[in-house]
Amino acid sequence: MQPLDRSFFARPTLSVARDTLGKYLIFADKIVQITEVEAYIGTEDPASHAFHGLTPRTQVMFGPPGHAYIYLIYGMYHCLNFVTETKDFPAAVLIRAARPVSGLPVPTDLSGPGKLTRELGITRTLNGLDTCLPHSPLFLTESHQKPTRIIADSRIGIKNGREHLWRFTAVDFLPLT
DNA sequence: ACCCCGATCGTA
DNA sequence: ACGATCGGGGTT
Repeated sequence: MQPLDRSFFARPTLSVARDTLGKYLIFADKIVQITEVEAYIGTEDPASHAFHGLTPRTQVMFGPPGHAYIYLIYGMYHCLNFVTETKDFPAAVLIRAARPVSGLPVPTDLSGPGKLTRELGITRTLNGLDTCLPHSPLFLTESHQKPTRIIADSRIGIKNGREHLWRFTAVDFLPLT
């Protein structure tokens, strides 16, 4: 199992977001399959952390694609993103939900970005990690399974930018193995 | 230095 | 509907 190539992330963020559905997310000995994501695109997106330009917190979003952007939210949860597009263009895909594949109890609830990182043990010590490197502890990999249908909807928990249907959820998901 | 509030979640 | 909990970013 090897990480997705950087070229996967170096594309328009909406394409990356859709194509991320069904992929495996691997951390330590845990594997989950991604079922819901959101896109945050550029400095014109009022819901993005990059809306007010480059700051210490958002510098990873302005960096090269394929790196992990991980931040603390509400003082107690972490959110995991994968940086997309090109260096100096801030964009990322937020991983919002997944389902357990291995290394976790089958009934583990991974529906929500905070739950997902908590159950996997992902924290901001991994912020900025290049997930495309061969031995990255955290990475995406192929699953050869695609959702039969994708729903596009408004993003969760934001005030501005709700007109963009940049949340993508896999439905009619193919059964595993 | 201060203040506000958030890409959330669990409980009421 | 609301509290927990704290760092970032804007303002003073």
